Amino acid sequence: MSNELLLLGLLRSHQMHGYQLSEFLTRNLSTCTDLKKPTAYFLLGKMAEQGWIAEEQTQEGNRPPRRVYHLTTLGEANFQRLLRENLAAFEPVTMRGDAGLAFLDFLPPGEAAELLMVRRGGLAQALEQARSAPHHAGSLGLVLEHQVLHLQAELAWVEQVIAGLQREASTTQNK
Amino acid sequence: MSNELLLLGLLRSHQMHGYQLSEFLTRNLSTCTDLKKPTAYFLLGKMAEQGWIAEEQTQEGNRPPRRVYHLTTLGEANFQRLLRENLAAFEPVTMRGDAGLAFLDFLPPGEAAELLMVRRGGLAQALEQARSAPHHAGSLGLVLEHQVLHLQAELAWVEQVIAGLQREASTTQNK
DNA sequence: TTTTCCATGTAACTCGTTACATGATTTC
DNA sequence: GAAATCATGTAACGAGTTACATGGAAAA
Repeated sequence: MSNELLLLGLLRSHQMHGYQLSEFLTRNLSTCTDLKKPTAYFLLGKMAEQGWIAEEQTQEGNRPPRRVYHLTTLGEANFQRLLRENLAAFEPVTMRGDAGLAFLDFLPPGEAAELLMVRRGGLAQALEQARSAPHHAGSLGLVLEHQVLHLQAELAWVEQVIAGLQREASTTQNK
Repeated sequence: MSNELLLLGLLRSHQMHGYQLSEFLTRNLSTCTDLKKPTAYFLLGKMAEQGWIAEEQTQEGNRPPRRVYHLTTLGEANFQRLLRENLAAFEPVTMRGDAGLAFLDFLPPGEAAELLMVRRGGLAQALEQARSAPHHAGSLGLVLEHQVLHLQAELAWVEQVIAGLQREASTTQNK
């Protein structure tokens, strides 16, 4: 449902076509969703069928015609509902990356530390990217802020775990 | 793949049957995965077919026979591979809850604050639960520690957003 | 005695992905 | 002239869920 919410929310401000919506989501809201183009087209088709959004075909030159969507009254009502549902609910996040962490002590601490340093690299890069992302005004900016905060915390955490492993590795001398 | 890793990792310490594995995962590792019983059975069957694990049937009285699984050499090799892959990779987390945050300013600040206070309730409860969970030794404990840290950060973040909204609501006098 | 727990599994379904197909336009 | 971008979509597949079915044992 959060994918529908995102599409409706974006369409509420500016009418757009599928390609635009999909681009915008992967560019600026990849932290909330990772829906791909075919999924976006599918959802738009479904919501159009349900009467939540309406399309208007436009064409430029010989290019493929664009289906530009805008919210209907029904769509607006559903947007309001989905927004309230989403805000009130606490959706626990699933950390697939913690699966490995659970078995960290099956590896010699030195090697575990090295592997986590690779992870730290990816994490640092993601943080860098989030920090240098264009600032959006209003609540879109809030999402980015949240992401930066979260990545900072994650980075600090991984580094702490690495430090602990390195201490362990040096005391047991079996690096 | 992280589900396979979890199952293999647990089987590596103690041989278990599907029901046990599924229970353990939802009880103690719900933060890394939310796989359900049918999925667990399915994955176990698949891994058995691939020769990663082997089963031994046991029976107690008239109860349904248990399929108790243990790692094979091939399974051990794959566990090692999956563990290293998981530790080295940074898997970004998807925050479906941020979808609503992106459109926070479409709502009057007072109402937005109230909705988020409901969310805060669920969050606080989850934190409480994580804090009072039984302490597991070793790296299983690490996962729990991570979860507590994460939930604390989330709680602080939501409270900060709520505070901002309340300030806004009181200055614009349209609560 | 009714509910909960133990223990397994199947079938239908949902959501979303990847890969594929098309074709014009812009950029290098 | 080749590659990337714009713009749409279909088809096949995959992972995981929900609902259903079974039946004994333990607890309330």
